[in-house]
Amino acid sequence: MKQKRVTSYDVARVAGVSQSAVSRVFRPGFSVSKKTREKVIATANEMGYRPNAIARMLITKQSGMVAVILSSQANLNYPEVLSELNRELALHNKRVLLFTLDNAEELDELLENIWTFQVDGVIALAAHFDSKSLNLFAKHSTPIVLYNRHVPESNANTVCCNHDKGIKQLIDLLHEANHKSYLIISGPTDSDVANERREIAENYLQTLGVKDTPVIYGDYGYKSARDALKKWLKKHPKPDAIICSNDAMAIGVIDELKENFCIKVPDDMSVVGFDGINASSWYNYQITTVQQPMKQLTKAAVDILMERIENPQAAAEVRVFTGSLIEGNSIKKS
Amino acid sequence: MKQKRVTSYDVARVAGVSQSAVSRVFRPGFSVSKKTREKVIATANEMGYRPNAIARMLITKQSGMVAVILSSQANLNYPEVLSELNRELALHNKRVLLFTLDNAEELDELLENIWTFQVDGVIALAAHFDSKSLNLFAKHSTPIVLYNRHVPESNANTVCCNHDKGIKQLIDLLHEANHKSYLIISGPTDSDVANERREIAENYLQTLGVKDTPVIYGDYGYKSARDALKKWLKKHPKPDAIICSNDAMAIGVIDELKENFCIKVPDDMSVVGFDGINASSWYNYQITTVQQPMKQLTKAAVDILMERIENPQAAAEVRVFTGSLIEGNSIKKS
DNA sequence: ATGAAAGCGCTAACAC
DNA sequence: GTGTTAGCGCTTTCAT
Repeated sequence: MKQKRVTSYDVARVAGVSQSAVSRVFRPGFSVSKKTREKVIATANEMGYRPNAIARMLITKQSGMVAVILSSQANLNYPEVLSELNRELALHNKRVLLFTLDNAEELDELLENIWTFQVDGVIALAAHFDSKSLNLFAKHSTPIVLYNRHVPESNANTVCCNHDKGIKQLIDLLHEANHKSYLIISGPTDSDVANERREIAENYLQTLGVKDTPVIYGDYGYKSARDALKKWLKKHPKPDAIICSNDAMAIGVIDELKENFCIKVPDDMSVVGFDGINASSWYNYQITTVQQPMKQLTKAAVDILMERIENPQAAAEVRVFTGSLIEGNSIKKS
Repeated sequence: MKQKRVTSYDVARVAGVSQSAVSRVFRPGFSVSKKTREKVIATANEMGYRPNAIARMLITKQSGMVAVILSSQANLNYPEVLSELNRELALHNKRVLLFTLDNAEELDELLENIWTFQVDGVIALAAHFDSKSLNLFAKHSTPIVLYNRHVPESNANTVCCNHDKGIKQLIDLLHEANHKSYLIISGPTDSDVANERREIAENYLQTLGVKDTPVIYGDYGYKSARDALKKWLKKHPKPDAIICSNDAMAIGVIDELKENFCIKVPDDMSVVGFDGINASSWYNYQITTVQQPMKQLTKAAVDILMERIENPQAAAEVRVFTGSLIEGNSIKKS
């Protein structure tokens, strides 16, 4: 049987008070006499009454929900990010409404959905945002914070890991160990982060006098790195070191070298990764990598978002955090 | 500047039609004349109008949102599950409202939140549900589907992987390979799934004539398994085979054996896992395990939930799916 | 096919 | 401190 929901009017009637009395009891910081409060709470519990958030949203024009946009990609790389965001947002009394975005065509539909749900703000971990889409957020006065995405020609709120510093640290280690020839395994070309990491590596190698470092591409996944590397090594000489856009691919590289080319890391070749995922420190890999300061990033993202919800006209803010270098055992000693 | 949201009245006024005409245009399956529809759509686009889902929810009493309850644990083990659930639910026009539940004390607050948000249904991947909590869902007439949790003394909608069959298959392989002494590394005792897997293994070993198999405990994580195993092996003889409650711990076991005890898997000892996570097939591990039929599970969970939303008084349903045995290379040949 | 009017369950402003 | 009233932006009858 579909029982009708209990409303504040029902409670008011039974408790013998007005509806607004009930409403006040359930809102923090409103003054109600002890007697009324107790009576209301008692009858509410008895009747199983809970305030209807939907009705509240309609009138306060605050949904209490924040959209988090993931690509399934991003989710795979950092499952903890979502938990952390959820935790931080809960501290500010916000709920996470989840959206995924895997290819650019879905973007319009996604945005429609976001406007429709009247979310208080958006945190975007997915790839496909251009400055045109970002303008729409401004137009709909919906605050948005980008997580590890840099969108050129737009001044959006952003938190990100300092890829530049991290990658240079890694390359410095390789360079100091007297490596001469390099191979870069980059993430997919439609990922901003992958492109950024690749470009930093290319340019910095050039600065150090290493010219024309070849680049091959994977999809950030274990298998894609193995396949790309296998294909490459069949036709090209082996490099001294392989720079991978993320740890998952670095692990794939180490396994591929070991299984199909009898090359041991770090004895015969060096490999570096990026991200600092759990598996990077497993005994068989011990990758030298840069760990993203995930908790700082998530906290900053939420903090900025909350500020913008409070104060929408404030100027955009970018917070950059430096990752921590983890010296594993994947670089050959010179 | 905080611009006011455009409402259906605004559009109606500009387009020179009634508010209900606008409403009808934005609802599927309502008959509007072509002329009216075009006029409304045009002015709506021009004005940046989107229907307000909150107002719609209030009157239709359908929020279009489904709560998904995760533990951070579950999220780490199966990051894909959430993406899949989200995808499947989106096909039914439902959005995911995310909740996390890590310890039992948070349950009450969580439930308050769920009632408040008037979600259409709930999918629970987290551990701490007892039959008392489940009754609350019935009382609030909120359909709930449990994912891989069996709650005794309650007939809740459930989808789960056939742990029984899977674990017996794994143990059969070990037994046929002439292993005599076993060690079980179980997940935490407050996890239903961990307890179930442990009991199945204990009982089945007994059936096969293997008595008093010792059990040690981890938290499903890599490090916890290493620590527990190290402590155990210092004081006890080494078993022929180690049965792990999940792949992450199996990986930890393999690494611990290799690094600190010079025991190679599968040459010197056998290890089996459960879940079929990506890393279980990496070259250094190649664990013999059972892969959970994740896509089937998520689809079934969503299907059942949608049926219950349509038809709340239908009887509870349990769908059990058999995982697929993956024969890796972690069992010593006899 | 279209419009007028009622009302979903709450909050907010006001009077007492 | 408490009750009254007027909406929030829609959907849903019910006339026309």
